[in-house]
Amino acid sequence: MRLSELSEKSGVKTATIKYYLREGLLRPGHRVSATQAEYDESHLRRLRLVRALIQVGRLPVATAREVLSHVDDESLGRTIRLGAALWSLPHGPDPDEEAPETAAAREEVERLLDRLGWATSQELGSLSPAHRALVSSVATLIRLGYPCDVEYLAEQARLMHQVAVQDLDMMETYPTEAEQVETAVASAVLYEPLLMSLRRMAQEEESARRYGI
Amino acid sequence: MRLSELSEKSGVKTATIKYYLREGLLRPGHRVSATQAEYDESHLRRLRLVRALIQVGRLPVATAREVLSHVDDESLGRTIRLGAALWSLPHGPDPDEEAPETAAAREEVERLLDRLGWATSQELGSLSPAHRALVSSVATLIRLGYPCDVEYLAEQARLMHQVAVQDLDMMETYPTEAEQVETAVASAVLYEPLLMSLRRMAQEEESARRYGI
DNA sequence: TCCTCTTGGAGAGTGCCACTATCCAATGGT
DNA sequence: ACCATTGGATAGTGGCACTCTCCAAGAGGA
Repeated sequence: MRLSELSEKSGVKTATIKYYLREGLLRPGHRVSATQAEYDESHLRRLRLVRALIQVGRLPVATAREVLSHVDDESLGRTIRLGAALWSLPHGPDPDEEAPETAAAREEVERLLDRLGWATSQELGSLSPAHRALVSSVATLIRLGYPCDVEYLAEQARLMHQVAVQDLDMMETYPTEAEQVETAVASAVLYEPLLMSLRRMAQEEESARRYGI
Repeated sequence: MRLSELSEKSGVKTATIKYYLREGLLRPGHRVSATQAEYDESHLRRLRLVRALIQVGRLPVATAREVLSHVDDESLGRTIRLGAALWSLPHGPDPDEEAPETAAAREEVERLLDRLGWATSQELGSLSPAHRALVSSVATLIRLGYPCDVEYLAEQARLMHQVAVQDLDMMETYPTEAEQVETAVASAVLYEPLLMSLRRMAQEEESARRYGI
């Protein structure tokens, strides 16, 4: 199909598709002549993924490019490929090492992982962006004076672990490695807002049960 | 304290504080003379909350102002005040009514709520921003061809309900209504990245258990 | 008192970033 | 032959969160 057709099917303006091509988020179509190129279903699928990453996941274009490059990198083993893709996703700001709360937060996270028995996370420590993001979040909460004691966090973490188990189960239903990696990325980016919507609806539901409408 | 002192204690530049004052995110200080104003702890606390909303929660300034106005509105009852504050938080894009997937998504969500027995959410229907955001998320997943069958969603929703129960329990530990509302907002905005960090760490942990490092 | 420094306030400017409008030469369809 | 369309390159746009610059009115030290 032509660029304009790709545009129609995806609902993305041709100018924007050209921009994505320029930015390397989309592979160039197969050049048929000097003035025309042919695009196929894989381009359409990738374009939709790009839109999802950028619009739903709010990824900056440069970050989306990096994530996609890992998704595409067939030379890596699955674990590395998965890790590379997920670790290049945005995770919020890094902890501010200047702030005194950061040290306290780090200790708190340490205690949390200890209690949970998450040995891997402890070993990876601050290598993992998720770990750093967690420290940063906890530091912010401490700074603002909101409680986040280990007991509470541990309970939430156990629930998140159950979520993660389901995520991985779902990922495993895909046969090929490429699809699994893509699913993992989609899961990280697209299911996040979905889960948060569910959380807020659950809050509304529970609030109505407790206090009435 | 003076504006410059407020700036030092909060780590926010004076120019930025002035900007927040202009935008109505921060109440003006108590004018001591024509050229000086006095700020107190409440300003510092509010400033930190503003920074958290904008930097951690990525709220646009205009949205932050709206949220804060509800937090401050003493004339509302708790339930309404809470609802107003939470409903003005960002929830992702509204569903695209043009797209055919949206109708399917709406049905899917309907079935989900039915299975969960969340009567309130069903009644509120598309009034609730969280509900609309969920439809939008599900529509995106359908469009991209990712699975999100009711069974899977229901399981995740039940987990999120457990999260919500803890959220509300924690909110109830605060004595005053103002604090409860502020905590609810903070919970919605600040605990989201925290929970998502926990989810990704749990994914790493579970992934390591299944496939090794 | 006088001189300098700082303050709060207001408007214009900056930098970033995701697009988007404009051109252009080379087709392709009729 | 003729003209709309295509892919490609370049420059421009709009939104937004700051940030710079200026100004008049005190504050503060010698």
